[in-house]
Amino acid sequence: MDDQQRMMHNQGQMANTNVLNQYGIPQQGDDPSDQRKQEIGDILQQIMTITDQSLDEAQARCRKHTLNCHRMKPALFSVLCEIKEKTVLSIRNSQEEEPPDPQLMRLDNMLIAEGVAGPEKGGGSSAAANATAAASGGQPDSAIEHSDYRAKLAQIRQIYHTELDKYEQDGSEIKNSDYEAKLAQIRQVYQTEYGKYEQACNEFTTHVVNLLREQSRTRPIAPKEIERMVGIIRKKFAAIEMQLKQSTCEAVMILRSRFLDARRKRRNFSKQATEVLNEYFYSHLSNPYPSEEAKEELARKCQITVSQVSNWFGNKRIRYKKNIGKAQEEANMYAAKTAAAAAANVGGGHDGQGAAGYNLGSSQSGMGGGGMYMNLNGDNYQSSDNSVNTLRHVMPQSAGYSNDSMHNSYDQPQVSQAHRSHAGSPIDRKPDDSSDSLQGTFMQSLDPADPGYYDQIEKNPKV
DNA sequence: AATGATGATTAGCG
DNA sequence: CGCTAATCATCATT
Repeated sequence: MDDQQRMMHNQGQMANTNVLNQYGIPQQGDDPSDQRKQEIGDILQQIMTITDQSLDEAQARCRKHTLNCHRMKPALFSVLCEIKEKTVLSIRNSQEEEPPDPQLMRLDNMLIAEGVAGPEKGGGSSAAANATAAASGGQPDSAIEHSDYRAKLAQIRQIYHTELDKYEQDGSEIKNSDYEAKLAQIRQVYQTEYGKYEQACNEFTTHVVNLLREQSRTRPIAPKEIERMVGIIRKKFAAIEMQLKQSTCEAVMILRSRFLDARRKRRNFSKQATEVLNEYFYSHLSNPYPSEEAKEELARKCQITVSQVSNWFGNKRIRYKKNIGKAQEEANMYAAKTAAAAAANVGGGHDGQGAAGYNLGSSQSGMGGGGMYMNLNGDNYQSSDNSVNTLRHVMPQSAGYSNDSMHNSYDQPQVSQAHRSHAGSPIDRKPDDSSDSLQGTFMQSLDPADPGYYDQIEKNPKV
């Protein structure tokens, strides 16, 4: 079997040499035309076997040399060049000057906008413009296969994904600096790869150009054809460039969306955390500015970050203050209602407890709207025993807090009283609060001396 | 879905 | 840098 195959193979090769015979062309005859045919047949045989011949370097050089020295060579060469020129030109005309790829342009724009490509503060410029510069001093023999580049791109993707995974591991806390670092990393990778890409492209081009120039001595290759070849190579490489840019864009987009997601997603703190924070806030109401250590402590207790604690206190302070006006309004409304109810149903006004509580707080604590707001707004806060205790600390004078008899009688006037009363009785004494001396700081804006204070009041025309 | 509560972000101040 | 005030985006409740 094996032998037979080989035989047949050999036969096939033989067939090449006898191809004419197979087509019934007589190999020999008296006819002069037969002789010509014989000659042609020989030539054809030579041509057909030429592909089977392997040339070693020396041989090739030798043949090239003899060819170059052939007397007919220049004439033949010019004719061939002419013919080729024509065909090349016709090809060229058909695919003239295509516009730059819009997709590539978009990618470029995005990369520049994201600061990945283009002029950059940190240097490492992406010598992109050099792409058009024809030959560089690269070594011609370091041709790089496209497949190599495919593999490299896969590698790049891998890197991105690893980075992004790492990024994701960071989980809840993603900082601006992280984002910038990652972006810088992407930029770095991109620019390195782009540099490599460019180098490879140039090297490959140079290699091909040199090869063609070399061959143009033995083969009819016009400069224009070389040019065209370069164009083709560029086009092929552009596909790779596109992939690189696309991957980079993708990576940036993912990074971006992750970052924004993390930034925007809001998670409520646990009830317990809110509890702890409120406790601290209300027990330091006179100076609700935790020190760095206190913040750390709170952060630990609440399982949140220090910056979250800071955010929380910032929000709390501002909202606490802000709500005083509203709280008053609401409390007054409520008070009015309660008063009406009380008037209608003397002695049975237990429903009005809430409102009564606010008013008591505001009028008796000497904290103006502050105390009032606390009761009104400290919803979750009120639910805890600790909080109530704290509250008492804040408003020690609300001994009447649970005194129903008082608010019924004071409901109406208390609103105005509240304003007056605290002017006379400078804010509470907190028995266990060492920070009372710092009173002014936070609550100052509630002081009648503060214009802001009156602003708040004025927002409440119903009194 | 409309609304309020709430954590995060931002500009601007000292 | 830490703070306030305004604002955004989402959660939670109705």
